[in-house]
Amino acid sequence: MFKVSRKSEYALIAIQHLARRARDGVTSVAELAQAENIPPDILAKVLQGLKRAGLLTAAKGAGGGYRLSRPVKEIHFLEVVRPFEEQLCVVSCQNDHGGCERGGDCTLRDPMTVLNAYMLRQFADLTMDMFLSPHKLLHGTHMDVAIGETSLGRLTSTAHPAD
Amino acid sequence: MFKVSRKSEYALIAIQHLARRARDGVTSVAELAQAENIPPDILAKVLQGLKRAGLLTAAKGAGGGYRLSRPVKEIHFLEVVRPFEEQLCVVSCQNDHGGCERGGDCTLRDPMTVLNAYMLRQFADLTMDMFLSPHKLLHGTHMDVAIGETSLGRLTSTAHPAD
DNA sequence: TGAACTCGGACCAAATCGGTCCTGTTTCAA
DNA sequence: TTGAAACAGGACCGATTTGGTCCGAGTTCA
Repeated sequence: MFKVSRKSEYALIAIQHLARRARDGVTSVAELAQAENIPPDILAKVLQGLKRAGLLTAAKGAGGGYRLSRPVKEIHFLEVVRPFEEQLCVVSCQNDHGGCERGGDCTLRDPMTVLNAYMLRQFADLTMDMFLSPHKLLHGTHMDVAIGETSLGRLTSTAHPAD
Repeated sequence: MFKVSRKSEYALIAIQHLARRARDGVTSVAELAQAENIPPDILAKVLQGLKRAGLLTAAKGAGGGYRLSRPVKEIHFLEVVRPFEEQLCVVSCQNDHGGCERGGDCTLRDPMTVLNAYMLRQFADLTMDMFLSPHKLLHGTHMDVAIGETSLGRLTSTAHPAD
């Protein structure tokens, strides 16, 4: 249920890449595609999407390419991912237009709304600079609590976590 | 990226339903399907899955049906969902067998591993009794922080959250 | 003028998903 | 003992989604 689409993965990689080469000016699609081993055509679409989202600036013509339009530290994880995820919500109840197929008596909607808000809240503070230095990510942030938790082992490993 | 499968939704509804009728003995698939407006055939599969996961107990034969095998309070959200979600991880990197298609130099894996652990940690404490009383869910738990957050409005609403 | 780019629509094949159907097997009750 | 009621589960199907390709058009620089 947490999996992001392939395009989102490419987007995350691209932002990472461009952040590292920030001072090299622009980077072309072909260049980035080869460096990160991503199909050029689809990467082009991804970068277009990121540009539309305001995260990248494009330079057309020969010698052109893409560049981050902000420092990495000011780019949020959810911003990078959203253009390629049709919905960021947990159940179909609340996708949009309030169009819950289950009618007004859906017992799932209320708890799910809270759950959804809770999740987004967890991600709200996550910015892309965390992706550049995993070690820092591991030990320097509020996320360090996630590591070494007993419950974590239970949940990530195999079948029945809570018995 | 957070959306659960339809089967997971049905599973959550079923657990809710069975929890409310806990003292009525067993509930048949047909009964539950009609009450909650779910296709009977597929609900049957869902309940089978929940039984295999150890959450339900089945009574075969005439007058049979399903029953929670534990109090709701001891059933975790992730337990209910996992049988119907092939992977609970964020990127294909870490799905299983370490089979990352991108080779050893995948710059996504390390940060994503942390992110993934972080997410699961957030859900580890969430039990199904929270689904029975949305009001309690709203105000009585650690989740109340999610409501009314400014960042929440930004992230859930429209296009560009962080500008 | 032409090459190297970004842009973006059209299209396609494969996989996934939600759902149906159909055939057991087990159990209870008449 | 028999049959109905219920769980168990495999086979299948159609629609949607997804990852990916192809191609044409506009832009800019050398």
